[in-house]
Amino acid sequence: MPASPAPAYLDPQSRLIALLEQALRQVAAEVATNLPLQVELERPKQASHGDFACNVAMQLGKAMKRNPRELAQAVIAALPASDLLEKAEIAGPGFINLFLKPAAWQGVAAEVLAQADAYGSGNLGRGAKVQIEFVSANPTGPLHVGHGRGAAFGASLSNVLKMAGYEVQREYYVNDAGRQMDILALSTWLRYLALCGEVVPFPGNAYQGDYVSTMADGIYALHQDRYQRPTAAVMKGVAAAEEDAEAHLDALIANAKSLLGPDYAYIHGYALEEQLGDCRNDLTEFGVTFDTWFSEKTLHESGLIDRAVEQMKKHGHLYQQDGALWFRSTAFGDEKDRVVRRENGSYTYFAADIAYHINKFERGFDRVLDVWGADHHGYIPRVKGALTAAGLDADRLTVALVQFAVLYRNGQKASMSTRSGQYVTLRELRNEVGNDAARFFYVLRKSEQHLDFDLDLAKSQSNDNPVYYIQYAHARICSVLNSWGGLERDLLDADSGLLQEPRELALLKRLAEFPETINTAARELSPHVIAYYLKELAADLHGLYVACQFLVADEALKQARLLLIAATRQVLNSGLALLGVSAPEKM
RNA sequence: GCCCCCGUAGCUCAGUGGAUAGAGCAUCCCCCUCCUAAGGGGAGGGUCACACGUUCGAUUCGUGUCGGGGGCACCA
Repeated sequence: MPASPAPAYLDPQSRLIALLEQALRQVAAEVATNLPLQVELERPKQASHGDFACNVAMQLGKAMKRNPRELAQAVIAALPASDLLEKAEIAGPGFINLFLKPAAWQGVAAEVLAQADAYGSGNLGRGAKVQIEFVSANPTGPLHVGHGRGAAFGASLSNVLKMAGYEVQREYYVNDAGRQMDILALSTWLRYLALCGEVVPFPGNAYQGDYVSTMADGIYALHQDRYQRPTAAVMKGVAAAEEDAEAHLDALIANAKSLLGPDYAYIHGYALEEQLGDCRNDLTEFGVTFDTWFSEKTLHESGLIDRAVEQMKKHGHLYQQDGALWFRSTAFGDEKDRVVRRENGSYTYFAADIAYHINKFERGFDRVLDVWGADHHGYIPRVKGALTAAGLDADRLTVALVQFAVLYRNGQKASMSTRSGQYVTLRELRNEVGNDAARFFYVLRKSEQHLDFDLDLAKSQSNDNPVYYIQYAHARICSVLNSWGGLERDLLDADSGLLQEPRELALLKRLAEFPETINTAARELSPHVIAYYLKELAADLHGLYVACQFLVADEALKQARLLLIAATRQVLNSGLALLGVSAPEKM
């Protein structure tokens, strides 16, 4: 059957803007001006200033050299009749304060239920394809709590962008080709050799974590001493670690490669698979998933790096010096030039990253978003410079920086020493505070703000804990709806005109704010906006809960109130889902 | 030295070119005969680090100073 076209629902704010623009055109015609007539509304902090305030008269007053209050009066006089508006008044230096009739808000509850999960979706993105790359930790060991913040931020932001009308692709860049991976392979092999009975010293700057020994155990169990080589050969020509620890490590890696031959790839691959698999499981348990895992190795193997370098060379931005190939990044605002190909002929990480970003652009994304730890901020000018040097529009790349998270326990900073592998892992954090609290606390702060992560608070099952506060609101609604026992869809016909109490109206207004909240979060790349919105929504619900009974004898009023809280449950559910936090029905 | 982030209530943090700057915690007072008190109501608490500038209007923008954190590799 043909779907009858639903009456186009327009939120009160959009309708109001249309009214004001209409009035403004009329006023502008009277004074023969062609000033830009964009109307923006703000929500006043004070209820006595109305539901919305408009400062257009003050802006125009300045440009037209007319008294803002007079202009405001003219705009108000020109406002078309509407069932929306209770009154409009001039205030202060020329604000137009707008007071809406309850009817303007009452419709929102049914709208929420009708749209269900789609409520809040917007068209800010206009279907633009955006790629978001995040986490991208080296697969050389377990993820730590710093990665966790990037993971929670990136995942929540992806959800927000999708809801705001972007086509989102999530990607993890796997650094499977660099020296760090060689060090991991070497570390694993050395532990393995010990299992084979070789007495070989384990360098202090190799990977110390227990997981390395675990991998060695695994390889030994599968292949016994197949990869054993004599200690003397392993140590042959290797200078003492005391002289140059890094050179010591590199010499060991070189020996491992030559002694193992094709078997080196097996050790390397085993370690990579184990660590990447562990990382993937960890993230999946955390509710963080990716569409693509992009291998750095493939950049080398497919010749993409050679091509990228050629591309930059063609544009004349590379030069040879001291046996290395340099990118003149200072021409693009970087503080010094950067090496692209080392004296020994190998490419730097930077070269791979240039190729990677060129590749991202060539894959047809309208916008490319990188989520990096704040310690990488100095890296931005050179990557953008490289893209420009390759003839691409670097403005399509946005880098979102995420600051560090510091754990606190009993009011004390929890130790997070990176040395000797003693850092707190994401998995430990999740086990301690739970996924919900971890996801929520990670995005509770602006990403560019340092995060003090209070473990005791995150764990506490009390009203101090914002996660429980919000989830409790959801559970309370579920409890009421269960007691009622009816079907939610029957509430769509409820008479929302009966919702007149101040707290009911406050909640309705809050529900109406959800779409613009999503827009703001998407525009500002700030999922924390969602977290704050949910706290306020939950507060409105709790306030109403204490103030009035839902399951009242008056059937019509009961239906109306149940409609309101059912809509609230929907928005709580949608909002929590954006943040990757569960919405329990019972607590 | 140069660059980036931050400085808002006792604490942790939101916020904004506008009208009396907010929330939670902590402190004090109050509210369950009732759908979950993991809740609600109220009180106190501020030179929005400081100075100067732009503006009709600055906590917000700009410059400088002072504090806190981070980054400045032929590492990734």
